[in-house]
Amino acid sequence: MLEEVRSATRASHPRSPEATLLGTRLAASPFLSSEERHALESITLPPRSIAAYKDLLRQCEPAHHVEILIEGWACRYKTTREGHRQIVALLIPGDVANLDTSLFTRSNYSARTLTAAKTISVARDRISSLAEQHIGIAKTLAWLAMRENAILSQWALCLGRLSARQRLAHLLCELSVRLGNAVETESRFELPLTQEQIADMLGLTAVHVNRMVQQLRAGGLIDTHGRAMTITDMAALRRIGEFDPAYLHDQRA
Amino acid sequence: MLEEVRSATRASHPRSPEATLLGTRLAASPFLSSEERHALESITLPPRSIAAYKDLLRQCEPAHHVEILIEGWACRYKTTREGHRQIVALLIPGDVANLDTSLFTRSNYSARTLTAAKTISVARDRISSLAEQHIGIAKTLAWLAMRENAILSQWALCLGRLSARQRLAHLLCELSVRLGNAVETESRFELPLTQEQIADMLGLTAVHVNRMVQQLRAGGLIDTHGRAMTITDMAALRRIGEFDPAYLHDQRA
DNA sequence: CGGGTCGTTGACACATTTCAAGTTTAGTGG
DNA sequence: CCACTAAACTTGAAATGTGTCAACGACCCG
Repeated sequence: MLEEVRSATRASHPRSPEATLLGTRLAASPFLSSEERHALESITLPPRSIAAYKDLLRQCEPAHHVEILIEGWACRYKTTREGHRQIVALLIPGDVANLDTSLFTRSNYSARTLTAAKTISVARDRISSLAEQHIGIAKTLAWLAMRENAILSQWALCLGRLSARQRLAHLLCELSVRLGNAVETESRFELPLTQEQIADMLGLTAVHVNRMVQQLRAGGLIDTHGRAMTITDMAALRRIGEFDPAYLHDQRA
Repeated sequence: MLEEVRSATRASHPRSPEATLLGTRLAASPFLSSEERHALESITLPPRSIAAYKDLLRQCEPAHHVEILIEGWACRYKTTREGHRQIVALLIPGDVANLDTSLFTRSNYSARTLTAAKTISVARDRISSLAEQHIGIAKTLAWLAMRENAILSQWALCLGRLSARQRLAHLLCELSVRLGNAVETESRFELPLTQEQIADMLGLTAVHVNRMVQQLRAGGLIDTHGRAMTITDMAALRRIGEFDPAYLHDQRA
């Protein structure tokens, strides 16, 4: 597969290590000195390509590495005994898949790719001991965890108190911002998710997500062609989803 | 009111500062040296009594203090435009109310007491600069945030994929563990929450919570007399709520 | 060309909400 | 200690949002 070949090439000819973490949430930390940035780069392992629908991490299995997504999409999820899945975090390029395993030995969620993806990783022991020596790194871990907290709190509000239509609108708005789209009346991006995966984020059924997508489409709010998602009336979609980007702590929005 | 008097006394005759943070989640951190513990104690402000249903923190207003609950119950919550409330965290004695404002300037939730309560607090600037000097404190912030994350992820699973009955069972099990009750077949604790507040945690209606409480009662799983909650069949309640205490990272459970 | 995944549609079931009483409980003042 | 009030809990009937089941169509990839 093409992905495999490309990563093999990169592994044998590693780029300047400075570039590896670039564009990553870790690197976006306001708390890192350049020395600390270098320390982090130095313990980062080379990129690894992973096919779609592969587990990065399984609930309750000890995790020895912290994985950072640099290409493709992934998610954290949990399942009920009857096999229903709830996605508890959507991971896009730059996101850290299993931040908490830097301090805890085992996670209480699984993580898997949703598309073909590429990750870099850091050994658990090494980031943990690095956080022991560098204040900025420890503070960065706290900062990342608190942002995830803010997103999870917002999801709780959506899951508990918004209608299916509102939840979908909210998710699309969140994605638009997180993918770095400007806050215009129109926004276009690739949405490589099946309606079933969207359902697993919103706590709904694939069938019902389908109906809601059609409803938004019929209302002239969004437009879809294959994986291409266009938000044609951002203001209205935000109003419906009660979306306020403040919780993302993103300057752009 | 009795509470007021007691706190005034304590404020004018401060106890040994070592005792203030005792029993608090902050103090439970495995990352604090005794020096760091003292540093934290030294910046802790004296206890303050607060009546029930008072806001500790309002969404989007800048927070200058990190508040730690030492008596009574409180919650973090968010509301929709139509006024529906979702509680995103239940705070019991020892919990930190607004951890994230130690690094972010404003929170994206409100916090309020659910009963008469007592808090101690730490100035935002002081804990932030303390985290600048002491690795253990920075690491503790990360550790606390990650535990909150684990709880929120679990709540997302409950809100998205469990039935009303399951969610209630799960909440009662979580409370039993968090309140430090042993894991026996029977557990008894004070539950100073109205059914409406429970509904706001579970993303349900007070009326429906009432029906589910009755259902659990009729099934011989729980027993309530006023504020006294008794779980009479813990094993069965755990099975129903699909409760596994691992996500609480609590040694007792 | 064929097979499987994903999207779409319709009819129906059901969990939960809504609305609108009633009853109990707890708190307060006389 | 009782009377009064408001808040909390309880109950029932009807409305509704979302789930379930089952089928069909479109598209992609080998």
